[in-house]
Amino acid sequence: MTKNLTPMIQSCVMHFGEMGSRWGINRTVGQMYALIVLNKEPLCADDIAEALGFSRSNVSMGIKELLSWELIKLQHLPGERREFYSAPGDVWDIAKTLIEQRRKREIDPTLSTLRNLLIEVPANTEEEYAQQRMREMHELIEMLTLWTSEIQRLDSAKLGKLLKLGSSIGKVLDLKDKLLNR
Amino acid sequence: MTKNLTPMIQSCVMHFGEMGSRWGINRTVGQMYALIVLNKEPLCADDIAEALGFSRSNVSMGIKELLSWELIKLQHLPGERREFYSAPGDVWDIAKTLIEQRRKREIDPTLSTLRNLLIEVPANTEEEYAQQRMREMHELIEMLTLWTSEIQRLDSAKLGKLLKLGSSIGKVLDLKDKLLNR
DNA sequence: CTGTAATTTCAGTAAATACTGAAATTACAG
DNA sequence: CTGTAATTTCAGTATTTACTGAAATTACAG
Repeated sequence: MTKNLTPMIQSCVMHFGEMGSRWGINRTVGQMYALIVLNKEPLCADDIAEALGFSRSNVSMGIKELLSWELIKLQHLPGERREFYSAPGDVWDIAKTLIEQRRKREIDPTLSTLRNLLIEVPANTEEEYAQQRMREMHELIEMLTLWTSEIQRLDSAKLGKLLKLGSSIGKVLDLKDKLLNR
Repeated sequence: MTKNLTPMIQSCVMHFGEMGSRWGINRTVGQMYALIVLNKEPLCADDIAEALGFSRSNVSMGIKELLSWELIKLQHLPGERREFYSAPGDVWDIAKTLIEQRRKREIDPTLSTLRNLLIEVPANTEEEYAQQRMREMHELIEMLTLWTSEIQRLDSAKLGKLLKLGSSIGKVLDLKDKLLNR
């Protein structure tokens, strides 16, 4: 059973579990991650199992998944035999990892599938039309990916400045528009 | 569409079904949408059921979902009693709708949850730390949303120009950097 | 090595989600 | 209206996905 979680942290953990499950991430893994992120000190598997009331083996599988996404890192605490896990201290690093992993797992295979279908010779008018849409999709995804990768290059400090820009952020893009309209 | 799917279209439909299911969208709904997008002419429910081998009722539910996401629109064809459905002709319109709907369904509730937790008074050091992370998350999400909404304002034509910019797209952001470093 | 604590694996089960067919409802031509 | 085609609903079932406990494996202190 859940032990030791304050209502505040509980709420946040539950919310991210819920959101995770809408994004193809197992609810319990989402909860585990929120817990780790919200905790200053690294947690061990038993801490997580106890705090969330999951079986030890479920936690083990969740950790394995989070490690495979590179969202947490393993560390050993002095004088502790057990393994501890923690999330990056900077939320922007977390977001960048998420974006990067999603790209590798979903975007790249999609682009590859589309490319393979685009080199085929259309057999009829319908395939010609379908290919045209695929071409547009491919271009769009490629472009959005390019943009995203540029933004990912920003470090937290730069991002902080951007943040301060606030609602005037549109100006950056207006500027770009001017660039485009030359 | 009373005939079978060509391998090309079949592959694309299957791929997007697969991808959809990774993004919290039911596989069959993903397939249905790919089919509609790739087809020049609007399709009726029976077309879809036949092309994909789903039950008529499953198609009905899928259509309901796609309509609720505003990803397809209903239309009547002259001399046809049945209802037909089609996707926007412009893939960027589709992407914008997806982004917008995701924002409404997931981002906004998340921001709201975070805000509610942030106005609470932290009960101890741990909650203080947790709130700090929540604050950072809130700021980051808000900023990314702002950026996204600016980009969403672009129409297809502008996007086309951006596309032509290709890999030199980084320059737009370099420019922004200069702006920030003043 | 040996013994024990920590972790992982995995077969079985529980839970959630998706899908179907039959029945109900709605839409509309005559 | 009436009859029929089209669509939706929904209870039941199938499928997929998640979770657990027991057993196996690994890690390491002594």
